[in-house]
Amino acid sequence: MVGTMSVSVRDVAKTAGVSVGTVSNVLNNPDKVAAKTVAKVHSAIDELGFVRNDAARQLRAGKSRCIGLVVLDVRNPFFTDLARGAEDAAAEHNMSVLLANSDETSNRELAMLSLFEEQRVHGVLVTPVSDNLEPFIKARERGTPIVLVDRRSHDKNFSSVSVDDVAGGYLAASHLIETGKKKLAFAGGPISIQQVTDRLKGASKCTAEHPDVTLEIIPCRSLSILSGREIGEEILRRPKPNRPDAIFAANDLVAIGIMQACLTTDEISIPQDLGLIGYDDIGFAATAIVALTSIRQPTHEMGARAVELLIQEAEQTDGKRKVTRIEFQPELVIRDSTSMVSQQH
Amino acid sequence: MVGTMSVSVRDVAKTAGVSVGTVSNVLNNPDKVAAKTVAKVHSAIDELGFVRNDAARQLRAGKSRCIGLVVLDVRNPFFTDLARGAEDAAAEHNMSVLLANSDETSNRELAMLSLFEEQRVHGVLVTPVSDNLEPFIKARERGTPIVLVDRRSHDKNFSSVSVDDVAGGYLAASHLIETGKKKLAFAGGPISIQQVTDRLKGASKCTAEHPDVTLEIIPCRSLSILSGREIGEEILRRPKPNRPDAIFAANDLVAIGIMQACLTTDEISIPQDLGLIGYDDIGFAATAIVALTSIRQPTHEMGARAVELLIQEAEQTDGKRKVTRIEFQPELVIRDSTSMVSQQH
DNA sequence: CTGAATTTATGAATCGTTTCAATGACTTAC
DNA sequence: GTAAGTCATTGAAACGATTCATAAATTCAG
Repeated sequence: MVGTMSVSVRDVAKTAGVSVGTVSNVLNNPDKVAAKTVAKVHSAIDELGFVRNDAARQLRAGKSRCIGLVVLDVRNPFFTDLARGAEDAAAEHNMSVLLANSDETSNRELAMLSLFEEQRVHGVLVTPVSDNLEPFIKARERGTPIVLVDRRSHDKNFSSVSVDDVAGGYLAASHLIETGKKKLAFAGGPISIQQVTDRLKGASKCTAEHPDVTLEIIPCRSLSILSGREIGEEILRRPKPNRPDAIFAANDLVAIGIMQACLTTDEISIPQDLGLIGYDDIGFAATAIVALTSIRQPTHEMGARAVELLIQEAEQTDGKRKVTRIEFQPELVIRDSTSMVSQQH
Repeated sequence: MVGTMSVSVRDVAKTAGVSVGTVSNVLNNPDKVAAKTVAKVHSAIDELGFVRNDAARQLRAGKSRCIGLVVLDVRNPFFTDLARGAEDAAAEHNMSVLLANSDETSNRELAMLSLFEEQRVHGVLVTPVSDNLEPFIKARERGTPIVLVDRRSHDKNFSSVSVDDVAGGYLAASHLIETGKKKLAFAGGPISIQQVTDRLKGASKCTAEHPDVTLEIIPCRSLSILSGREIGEEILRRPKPNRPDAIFAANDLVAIGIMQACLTTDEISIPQDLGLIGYDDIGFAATAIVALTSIRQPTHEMGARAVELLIQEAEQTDGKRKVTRIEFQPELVIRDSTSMVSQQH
């Protein structure tokens, strides 16, 4: 019997000739119910087309089995990979991930946070737009666990999962120097983003150790392909002696933009005239026109670990809050955009 | 007073010295409450850090204010744009969109559908993985409105929002022919995807009208950049006379892959030796190495209209189901990859 | 000043699930 | 044959917001 009216456990119980408690047990603790009864209940469920009402379940449970994830930009493969890691880890705990997109604006970020709070999600993972963590502190005080992803907490107040971006910057610059480059440039911005600053810091540290190497800083409006193209075009306008011989871009999108600009002319070839290295190792890096050398972050694992931290934090019923800050080490992935040897096209 | 224990309307009522009904009215019908009382209640809410429990609210309401959206691939900009259109339209009705990702597998699709049903979402928008719509028919019979997006329903059973892909295919082929190309090729697959078949159908129809023009079909594993590259490499391996002089790719990702393969050599230049046109006009098309001509779909509006249809369908309380099928017309966007004139690099 | 009309406020009932103390049925041990 | 256990099932209470019939307070007309 199928219909548009709502079917409840009570209806199932009546049809199966058992009590509501038994139906609930069939759904949640099947081993506590006699096999014969389980069968009866299941057939009633099928017959009536019963679908468990999650709102009622949550109401009783006090918390939902969903985890909120607020990222800066769903279009950036880095974040969708991270989301996938979170989903996989959540699935192991029988939970789901709700993906939300702050679009780098505080307003949207706050709206999503409120939505998640009202939903009584198990917790919220967030890459905050700004340094002002006040709303998250408030939310946590109200009982919603919060974990920062891809971002260390300044105030050591939040658990977080991040990557050592200073080390990543060092790695990138050091690799460029090893390939014989001397006039390095760092392309990235806005500097309000912590990741950008850290990557630059690491690169500076490395170049400081090499007296014969210089590091120019080329600011950029946003971490997008378009910004990268603008930078590339600017470099093409320069007289040759003023051009860097290698660029470390703050992320892969910027690097790809620079690459596109350079390859529209014959003036600059990669990597001979210009070594190029990106950051994040998004899937697109390997398939770029000239396969892009990049700094890989354990994206999937970051998402997964963040979920673990969140669940752990949610279990801390006592007043004490244990703050755990996980920091991964980045990894250099060498491809054609810096390596003369493996040029195979 | 801030704490980790849950604050309910009852607590707010006690603190404000009013009844629970009044608190509820302040939240939902502020005009029915005296201004002074509203103020009292609001200050109690702030003092206690009250956050409305959405589960309880939904339980009473019977339905949530969320719309589920299941797409094939969140990484494809086409779908994130569509999602954005849906979000905007939903926001106007004071609703939210939950974005889920079927990854083109039926299993995940079904899991997400169940999740949404249990959540008693207002309705579900879906681009189905396969032709088997049985689970969706069942879900709708149980009371969850369903609208198909980017997909016409075969059985005329579902409301849907789609684009006339046959017309789009015709448009693409016709443009290539106008630029003087004679040996066309269509690159796309798998053919189980309705969009692919329709686009090819439109292109065939057009070439059939031109006796001096041929159309080759180059199948492809998936609609990804990687598949496109493989096709490009295959073409490069052919002796020149066997190469097409223009390719219509089933989507932009494939077109970009082909472009990448061609630009690693000097053998083929775009558009002189090979005209190239994609489909979807994703943001990346305009910023590709050679700006890509494409067929634009009103992505944002499709998402928005789908939400409107869904809400309309949800309001149909009577038994009659009105099926509305909206079909948009695609639009040609000419860029450098087919146009000799505007080559400006 | 009274009765009617209008504006505000009340609080018990409700939504559907889960929980848990209590009951019943049925073994097993002595 | 009885006491002590198991094992399976029961059903009322609880979760927290909303609704709505009702009551109270206020305004207004005459």
